[in-house]
Formats: sequence, structure tokens, C-alpha cells
Amino acid sequence: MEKMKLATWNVNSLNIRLPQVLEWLAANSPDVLCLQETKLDDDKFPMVEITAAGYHPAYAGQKTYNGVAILSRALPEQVSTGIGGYDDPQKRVLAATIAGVRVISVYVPNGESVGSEKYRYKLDWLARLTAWLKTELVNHPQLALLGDFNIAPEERDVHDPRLWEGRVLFSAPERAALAGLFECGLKDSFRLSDQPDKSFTWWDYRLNAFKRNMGLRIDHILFSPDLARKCQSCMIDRGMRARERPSDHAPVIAEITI
DNA sequence: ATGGTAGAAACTCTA
Repeated sequence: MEKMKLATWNVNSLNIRLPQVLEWLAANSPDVLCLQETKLDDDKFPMVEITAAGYHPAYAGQKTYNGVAILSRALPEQVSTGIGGYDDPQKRVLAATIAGVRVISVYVPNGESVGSEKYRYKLDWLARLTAWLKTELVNHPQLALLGDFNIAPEERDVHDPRLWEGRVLFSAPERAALAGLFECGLKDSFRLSDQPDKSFTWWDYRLNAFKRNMGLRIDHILFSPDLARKCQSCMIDRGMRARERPSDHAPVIAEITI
């Protein structure tokens, strides 16, 4: 039985975080690493360094904001960008087939604040993502959706649910949109096994949030039913958030048998 | 308490 290790990490600038990404790849040897917030135009992607580390890069970037990538040991096939049928100039979705698994790296809009224009964009974007995924799941029964969803699914995924209730990243409409993905059959790999209490993936840079573990679990690895059955483990590597000059997100890693 | 910090870019926006 062969194992496949898939990971996701919002690096908040691949330019700044490249040394940490290379170190993390060497230490963890994932088969697939999805990145978000690369904040790099495609002609600035660190192709040489990633290739030298033994990974094939696929990327869809833009300057300053957003940007997604998929790094893989095996050659990525059928690489495509964006949500089918939705002309979004923001680079937030990248898909590739790797060793027979359809891997999709997503950077869901942050939403800024409930009721804002960016919040409406977030909900509209999620509706389009969900509609598109329904057909993707039919075409690719072995599908993994990894990334920064900017939504905490449940109260136990938020350090202080009362404080966050109704706020962006935890408002009812956002959680309903995430539940819509689960209704398509996608499973939250993190909840397929027992996990420590107060497990989070993102901590604000401000107010010493990480030291006080004031975090949210907003980065997820979702598996189609076929892959969920093969999931062996899922864990958060919070050690990377404790580093000097860290991303505000920690990597999430899941292992499946293929 | 509507603050605070980080990144990119360029005196502001996004998260």
C-alpha cells in the first residue's frame, strides 16, 4: 500500500517565506504542497529553487495579492486555473492531477467584514466554487480540496466562539457556505480522527495572538468520499508559526493510502 | 478597547 502525503500552507508571500518552504519540504517530504498568498507574478516564481528541491511547480500568481501554487513530486497533469465558468481576475484557484488524484489549491476571499463589498464577493465566490465542484467531483472521484478557506467550521475551531460569533471568518452565512461543500460529499480530513482541543491554523500577527493561542482553524484539507476512506491522518504543524518571521498560518498535512 | 502587526508597495491597501 503506497502512501501519499498532501499539505497546504498559506505562506503570506512566497518571496519572504521561500527559505522556510524549502526547509519544510526537506523536513516533511510531502508528495504535494499547496500554497496560498504567494503574492508573486508568474515570471517571478522561484522555479529554480523549487525544482532543485525536487518538486514540480504549478502556479497562478499575481503581484501583491492572492496567488496559489501546487508543488508536487510527480509531474502535475491537466493543470487548470480558476473556477470553471467564472471569470475572476483574482488568482485564487489552481487544479492539477497528481498520481491520479485531482488536487485543487484554493485561497477563499477573506471577506474583510460582515456586510462589506468584499464579504458579498466572498459569499458569491463560494457559491460559484461549490457549483463548479459538483461537476469536478463527478469527473474526478479522487479529489482533494486544500487551502485557506477563511472560514472556521464549528465553535471548537475558534478560540473564543462568543467573541467571534457573527464576525467575518465565523459568521453564519460563511459557515453555511462551507457546510454546502460538505453537502457535496467532501469530508473535513481533520475531523476524521481524534484531535487535540484548541487546534488552530491561523493566528493574527497582532496582540500576541499566537502566544495566547488566540487562533482559528480556517485552513482545511477536504477529501472526496473515495479519498476520505483512505485518509490515515491529519495534523497541523503549529511549530512553523513559532518561527522567526513566520507566516500567520501553519501548514496542515494529511496522509492517504493510494 | 475598533486598537494591534506584517507584507508589498509607495505614503495606502489587504489581511
